[in-house]
Amino acid sequence: MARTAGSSGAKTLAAIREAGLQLIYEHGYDAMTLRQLAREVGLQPGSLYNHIATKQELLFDLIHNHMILLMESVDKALEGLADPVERLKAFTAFHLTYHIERKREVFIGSAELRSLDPDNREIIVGLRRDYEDRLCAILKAGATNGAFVTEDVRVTAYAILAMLTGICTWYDPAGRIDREALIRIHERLVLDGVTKK
Amino acid sequence: MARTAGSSGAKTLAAIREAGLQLIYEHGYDAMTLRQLAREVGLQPGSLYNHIATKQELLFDLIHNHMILLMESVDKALEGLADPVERLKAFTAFHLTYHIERKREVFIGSAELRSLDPDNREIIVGLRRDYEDRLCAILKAGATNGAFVTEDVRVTAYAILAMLTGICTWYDPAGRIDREALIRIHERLVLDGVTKK
DNA sequence: TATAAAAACGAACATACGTTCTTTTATTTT
DNA sequence: AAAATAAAAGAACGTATGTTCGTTTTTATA
Repeated sequence: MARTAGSSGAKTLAAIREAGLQLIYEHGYDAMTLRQLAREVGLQPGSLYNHIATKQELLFDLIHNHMILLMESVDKALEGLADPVERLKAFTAFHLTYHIERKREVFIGSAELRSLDPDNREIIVGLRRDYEDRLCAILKAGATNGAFVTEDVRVTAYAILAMLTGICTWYDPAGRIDREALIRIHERLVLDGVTKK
Repeated sequence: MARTAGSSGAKTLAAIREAGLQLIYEHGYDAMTLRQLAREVGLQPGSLYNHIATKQELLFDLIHNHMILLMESVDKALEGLADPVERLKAFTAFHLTYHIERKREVFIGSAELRSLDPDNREIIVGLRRDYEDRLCAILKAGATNGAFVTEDVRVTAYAILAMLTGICTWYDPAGRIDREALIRIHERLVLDGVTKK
């Protein structure tokens, strides 16, 4: 056998990306085998190399695509909003929604940072920094504004991001909590904590 | 050569545990090689098996020890406190302190859950559940008490835990923020959010 | 329609892995 | 002091890994 009928480069690459995403999400980059990946896609291991250069490049590709989309999406979500409180609410809702919808990409983007080659890692870390800066800017504007109190903007931003990102490790869309409730709960926590006012 | 002068089982096992902790923290369980580990300890790979049964058992051992210590410590930290607000403050301070001091154990305890064999994983997941329940109980008492407002106790607990645990991925004890400031900032965030009162 | 390129197979490579086993030396027990 | 045990070395085993290469067949180009 050789080239199979109906095979096309674009379709196969998309299938490799999807299967790679799922396998890395489930087992981790190191634990995922190219033979596993090939089997999932319906190829021989060697045939993967008609579409990817190396295993490492596939990982970087997945994470990089995700980061680019994340940045485009957050900017779109904040567009046109001026008030820091409104912007913080919009950021919270966006972040949660994105992290629920792209659970696997988000998880890999954090957990597999250390599996990236130094050069690749640097690029991703830069993009992550850009994203953090969006939240820092909102908090800073709110502090200037008098709406927020933040002893340290960066620490607060990390704390909020950690809280919002945490959900993607356990949230089950088919579970007890619907998305609206989740957003409501987190908006309240970010703005007012647990204390009754 | 064979048995080296001054070698003792207890000391070598401790060295294996410490090196294993560090290597798994740095590279992950799958990426860590027993040859790497042996080199770090100053042994031949095969000699590791005088002290550990398998690589998997070493991982479980590290995580299990950590979880046992965590449970003992949290109960000690909350001992004698009755008021939910006081208990929540104490929990926050304890959790942060522990996660700063045992950064590596904590990280492995979460990140390498999936590297555990099913039986081992079940044991650890049970202990994690016990820990989460401590926070849930505090939130529930505060809700009954009228001190807290929580639409969903479990979701709120997860959100708080995610926030507090997040710091162990970036906190640098030698950095800009000292431990007291960190605790202060997080206590405020948990209780009151970012809004100025 | 002939030719070039793309996409697959199938076999193989060098290397690295977790683990086992035998042997040797040091320590502990009798 | 002799015997038993513990802790190490060193070699090896079977297996799995990422990747390369030559070949074959299908699709796209001229």
